[in-house]
Amino acid sequence: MLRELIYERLKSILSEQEIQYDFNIEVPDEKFGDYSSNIALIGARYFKKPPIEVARYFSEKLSDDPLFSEINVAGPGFLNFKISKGYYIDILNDMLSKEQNYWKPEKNDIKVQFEYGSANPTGPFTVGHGRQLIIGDILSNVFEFLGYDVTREMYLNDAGRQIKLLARSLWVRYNELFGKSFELPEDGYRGKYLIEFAEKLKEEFEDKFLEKWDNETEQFFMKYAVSNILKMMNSTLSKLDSKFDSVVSEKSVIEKGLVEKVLEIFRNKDLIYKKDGAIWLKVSKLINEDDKVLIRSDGTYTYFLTDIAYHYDKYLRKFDKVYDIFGSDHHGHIPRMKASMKALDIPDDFLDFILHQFVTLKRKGEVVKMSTRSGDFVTLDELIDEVGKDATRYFFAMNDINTHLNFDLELAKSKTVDNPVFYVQYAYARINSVFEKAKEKGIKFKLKEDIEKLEKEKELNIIKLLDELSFTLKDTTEKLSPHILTNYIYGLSEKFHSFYAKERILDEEDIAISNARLNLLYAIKIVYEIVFNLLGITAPDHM
RNA sequence: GUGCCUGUAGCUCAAUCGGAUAGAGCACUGGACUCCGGAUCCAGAGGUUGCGGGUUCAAUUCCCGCCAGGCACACCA
Repeated sequence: MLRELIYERLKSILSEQEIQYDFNIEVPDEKFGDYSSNIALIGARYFKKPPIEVARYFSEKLSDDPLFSEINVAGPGFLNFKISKGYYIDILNDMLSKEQNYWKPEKNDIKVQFEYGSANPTGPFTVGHGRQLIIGDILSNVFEFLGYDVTREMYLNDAGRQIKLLARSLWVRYNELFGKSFELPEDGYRGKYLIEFAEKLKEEFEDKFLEKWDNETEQFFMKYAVSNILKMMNSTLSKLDSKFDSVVSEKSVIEKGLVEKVLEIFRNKDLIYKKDGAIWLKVSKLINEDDKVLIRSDGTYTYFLTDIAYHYDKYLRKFDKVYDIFGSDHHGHIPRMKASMKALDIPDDFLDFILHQFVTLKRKGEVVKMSTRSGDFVTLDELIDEVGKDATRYFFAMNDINTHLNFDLELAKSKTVDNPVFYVQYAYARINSVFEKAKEKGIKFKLKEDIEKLEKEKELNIIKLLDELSFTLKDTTEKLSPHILTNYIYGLSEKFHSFYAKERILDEEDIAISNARLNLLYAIKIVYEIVFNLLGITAPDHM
């Protein structure tokens, strides 16, 4: 990786001087060079000299280094590097030898868990869940690619009062089919899926539960509703090509006795008390927030309590790092969860949260209304059916998670250049078609041969960009946002299309240069396959 | 009222943990195939980075104060 090579060289000059500080290597505007560093700007105060002089010092020190074909000092004291052509050829050769492994570091032992898609199993996934699912899925893929031991996990809140409401709502719908009218609970569920479940129930059990509501019936309806909703959720997940390594239910957390355990720890630390018949956690003793109820006066557990127990379990499962991904509407949950972790003597950096902002669907510039209450909201399933898996995934991934996402349905469906998904997939299809054309023309592709013929600015630039994938992946794991990866692949596509338009790849008059460029295309193809795979979108040979 | 996120070209978005003249796409103007996929490419125009201060060699980025939008402030999850 070129960035590292440059970094190491600069670093060693610093240590010769017994000076230490942090500095950057970055890819600047092309006119400045291939890479640049701010080492002299930062270093001015350590060297006690003006930045330009410091920059000259580095530049002289490195003047004999074969890595660079040119080093110059510019602006207020930037150090700009041009990489020797020979290094680019070596790098390309290395990529062609190792293929995907070129970008894949050694496996490490760090156990990372991503929790996302967690929901009450009370209805189908919404569009909002979609963003979360895609963010979690892609980040998991990237961490895994970089050698982490990753667990993708979903938590199901199948024990709370929401499930009771769901059961009662279903029961009401069921009775309606017999012309018996009961009122839906005030916070009940109004989605049409419950009517469909009710119809199935009627077919299977006829009037067995008609006008009969007791504990046994409630249990049955809870189970029936949840299992059917899980079926719906799973079907959506498989349409999305999104898989979990593990699904943990709230019930199982309670059954494992973790709630008791957590309460015991809190009790021993004098962090709980009883008030108004409920059990409270002294959140105010830990952070600057109000105390919260753990056990309601009717004896049932709050979500807060079981979630603490669940996270305690994560700790016991020995994850090194846990990320919870959810919508920004849950951000209020964060400080008290952090506080609870502290109360359980779990290290501060064990748990982190990845919040994403909301999604708005737009059709022809108009906002598509989504409302959970009325039950006519657009489900994730409907979205996938309308725009396809690839567009769904790419669009959810392509914005910074901190910004509100405008999902343009028309754009997502369009098969034109405006649609970024098509743009990047088209580049891939085009590469394949060049290989096919080469065969037709009788130009034989010889792996790793003739690559020293590559010398054009655009060619070497692409090699650099391919090498940069390593940095992009690392950056994605640090910024915890998948849009860095979509931006990368979009940028590579631009570079490729531009190269394709400028330079003829297949030239029967010059077989060697044709083969050299086919090798370059082959490396590009590998990178597309890595990135498409991480994003979870298809790599089409033809479109 | 308090807390979190956002505000960048007409529109949708970038900007590599503070870097050089703030970049792409769409739309607009003008160009490029007898050809490897024109589903593409090249060029032009378009900006007081919401406003006002501060920090420093350097601020879209960090700090403070306003303004606007979104979200949250339950014995819901």
